[in-house]
Amino acid sequence: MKHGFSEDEYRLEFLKKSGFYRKMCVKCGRFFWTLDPSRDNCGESPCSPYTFVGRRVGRIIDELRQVRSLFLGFFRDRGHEVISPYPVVCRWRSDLYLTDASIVDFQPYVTEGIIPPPANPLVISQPCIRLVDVDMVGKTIGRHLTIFEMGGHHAFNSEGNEIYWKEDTVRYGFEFFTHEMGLKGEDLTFVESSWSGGGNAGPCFEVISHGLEVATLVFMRYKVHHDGSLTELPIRTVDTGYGMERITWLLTGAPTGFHAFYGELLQKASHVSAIDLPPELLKEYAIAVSTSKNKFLKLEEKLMFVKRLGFTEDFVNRLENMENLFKALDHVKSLVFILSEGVVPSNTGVGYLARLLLRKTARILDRFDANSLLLDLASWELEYWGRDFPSLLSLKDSILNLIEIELKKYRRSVDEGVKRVEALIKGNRPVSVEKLVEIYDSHGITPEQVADISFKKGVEIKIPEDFYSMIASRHKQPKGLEEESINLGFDEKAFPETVKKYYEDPALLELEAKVLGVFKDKIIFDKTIFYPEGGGQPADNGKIVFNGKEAFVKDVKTVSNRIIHFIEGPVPTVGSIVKMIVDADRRLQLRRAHTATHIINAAARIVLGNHVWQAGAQKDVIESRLDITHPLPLTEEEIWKMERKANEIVLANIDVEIRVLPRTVAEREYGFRIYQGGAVPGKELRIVKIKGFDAEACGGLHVNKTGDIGLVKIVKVERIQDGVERIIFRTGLSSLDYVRSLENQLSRLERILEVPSNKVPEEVERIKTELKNLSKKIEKIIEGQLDSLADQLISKASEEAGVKVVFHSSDELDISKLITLGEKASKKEPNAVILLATSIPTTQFVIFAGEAVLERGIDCSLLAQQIVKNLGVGGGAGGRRNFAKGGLATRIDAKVFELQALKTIRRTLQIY
RNA sequence: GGGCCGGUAGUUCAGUGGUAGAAUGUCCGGUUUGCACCCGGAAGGUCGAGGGUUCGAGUCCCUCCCGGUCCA
Repeated sequence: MKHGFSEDEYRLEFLKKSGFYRKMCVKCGRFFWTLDPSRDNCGESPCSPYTFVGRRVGRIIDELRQVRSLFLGFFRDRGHEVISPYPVVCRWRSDLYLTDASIVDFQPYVTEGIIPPPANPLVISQPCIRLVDVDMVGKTIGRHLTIFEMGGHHAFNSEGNEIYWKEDTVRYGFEFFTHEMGLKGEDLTFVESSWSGGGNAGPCFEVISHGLEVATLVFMRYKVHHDGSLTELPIRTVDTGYGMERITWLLTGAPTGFHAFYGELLQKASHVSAIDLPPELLKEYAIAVSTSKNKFLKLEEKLMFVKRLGFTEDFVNRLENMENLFKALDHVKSLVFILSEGVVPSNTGVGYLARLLLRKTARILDRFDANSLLLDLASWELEYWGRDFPSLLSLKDSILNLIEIELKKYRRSVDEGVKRVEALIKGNRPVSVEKLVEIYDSHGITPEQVADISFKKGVEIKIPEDFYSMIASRHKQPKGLEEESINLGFDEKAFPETVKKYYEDPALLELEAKVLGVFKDKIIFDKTIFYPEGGGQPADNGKIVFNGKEAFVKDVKTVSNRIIHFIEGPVPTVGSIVKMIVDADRRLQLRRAHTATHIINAAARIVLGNHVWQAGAQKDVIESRLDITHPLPLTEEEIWKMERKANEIVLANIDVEIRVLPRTVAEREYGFRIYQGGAVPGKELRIVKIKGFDAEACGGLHVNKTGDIGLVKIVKVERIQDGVERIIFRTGLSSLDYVRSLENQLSRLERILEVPSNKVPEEVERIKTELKNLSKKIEKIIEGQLDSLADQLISKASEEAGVKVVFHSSDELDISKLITLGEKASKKEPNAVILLATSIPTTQFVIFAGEAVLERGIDCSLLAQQIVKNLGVGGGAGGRRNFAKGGLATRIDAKVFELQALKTIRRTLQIY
């Protein structure tokens, strides 16, 4: 959604004083600011071509890391604190899977004023992943990437705490590009624009140089409502994004972005496909791409382009190969970053994004016939980027292992698809568009792959131009409304933040507190020992006592650091003192469950490997669960090992240490593993540590020593997604209850089976086999009896018009037995019509006709229908010529049925 | 989280509302002893689960479970 802002928003003192002119682009019509009075366009591609390719503009730079460090240094020198990058998987947000901008690190808690920023102002170089332009990657030779670093300097302004706003932001930007990056002021334009995203909006400037947009300076100051209207935010955020990769490309003057920021990695990867294209071709190509309307050249346009420059058609392929290699490099980089944060490829959620990237790359490499190189590529990228992001290196083996497993799944999926396609094109039939859609949407085989497979079989396939937009339209759906926030019915911020006494001593179960506010059943106190729902730990229950009265505390929630108590019963008056009493058993079980969650997580890491991360957790009094990432279903042995390891940690009776540490200290000491429950923003982190096994940033309540947990019993394991295993467990007395109930069941089995418990499985097996054998035996016997019954029936059959008529009615034989009987009889006596009936549960019958009778033209199906019709009590019948089945709507007397049915048969036989 | 495809013999799959099938593997017998041997026979099924419609459901409808896949 674009909002138009008034031009006053962009009229800055700094721009005017520095001699900038405000002009309108003759090509795109946007307004921009420039120092060059003769400039008539905004300077951005495609209005203006890239003018940096093949020559250096500005400071001598060779690598991405130099740009990053100069950027951070420039803003550190101007009072900004340097913040370490956040994870690329933004688990702290439910509306987003991946960190796609530096500001995402601070939304919503900081930008909405719920917690203070880690520093103000601050600067960060944040790896960001965006999949919206995934199909543009490569074709735009470096302008679009799925993963890039966004340099952001941010300031959070509020009433009485003004840091800086538009003037300083634009000045910083200008000074950074001119002084630090050495660009000429005339080569910079500031284009007026607007930005909106994540429910916020504001005016912005795009900073353009030599055809390339290198930064966006956003002034986030509005909240966007559902109806599209805007209101002012209490916190105005300077949200800037400097494209580290683009700046590197600009300053190196490399022929493509990938030449600039993938450096030696590109050389290595060129083993996959030669990319040694003539420099003059590449330079012209960059200009052609930058001025094309679509931001890239289509196949026909490429052909025209190489012809125009006097190259052979073969160069079109070489350009396409180069672009595909770029794509592979970019996608694998995204993939290893995502996998390094505990994401396991999956069919849903963020895991699917990893699968998507891997499969897109695998398909490219398939076409290069170099699929085995995906692992090499991943390994090289880990080494290359690991120099700047060491956590990649430490997880290298784990990441490669995940990729290997996922490649196998991809292979299997393709093999299945090949079979399906081959079945489809049997007999040289063309494949319909609907089938192409189905085979991609339901089986993951792209139309390109279908075309390749059928080409080998000599069948040509036409792929519609708009294929992928057809897929998109199949998936179009209205977006769900955002999650509702708790509507308290009063302004909680009018009260001071509640003092959290439960952190001081989780064993403190009684406390006196002062009532600050009462709103129907909701109460705010000055301090509390009631733990509010959070971090997968449910709220405490308990009661408050006052004036000889008692009220039940049924729920506790935290809103902007104020803790709201939901009460059932009489309410105290404002200003009075009440006595809080927490339900002790519940509290203790929740503490046990919470610490046990950390322990099982650690045990899983030890047993399964370092790729294991918590994917979710919910504690409860009886049963709790922990979801972990793991690519394959857990085996029984792995479960036993984890359970055993967890209990070893419990029995070691280790102190559970809780310390509040500055974020950077915590991260340095324990790494990003502390964010198991999602990243926690804020300057300081509460670290829960079980020495030697686990340390996590966690706001929950824990036992003092691991031994306090008692038995950790894994009760059930289930796969909730491909790539996520759910471990359901019990602790403390709940474990005992569980074991007790198992024993009860077992002893009941002992009594029923009359064998000792250790013989129960064998006994059950024996009974099952015996039962099966017996059933078979009975079947055999019945079979034999039916055989002789058939003989008997034939021998005493009546005759009508030269055809034997067999009738038998039995309530002992069900309909399927009658069918067997009829089949036997009609084989034994080809010149017979056989009518068999039962009246259980209603009157049902079958008719068979032997070979000889069929020759006369008898149709059992019609005959059966006639019988039903003549009886006139409702029902139906049908079947084939030699066999039919029928039934009546009710049960009628067997004798009546016999008379009526045989009458119909005789009449029919007389006609034929 | 949503859409789509699927779940039938150990395995791979076929199966217009009307008697559950093929291929392969297994077992037995014969034949043969040089590479997917061959011939004959047998065993092997809660048709994912539960409801519903129907005289009758593997098949149609609903709910759920499981797998695959595409998209958020």
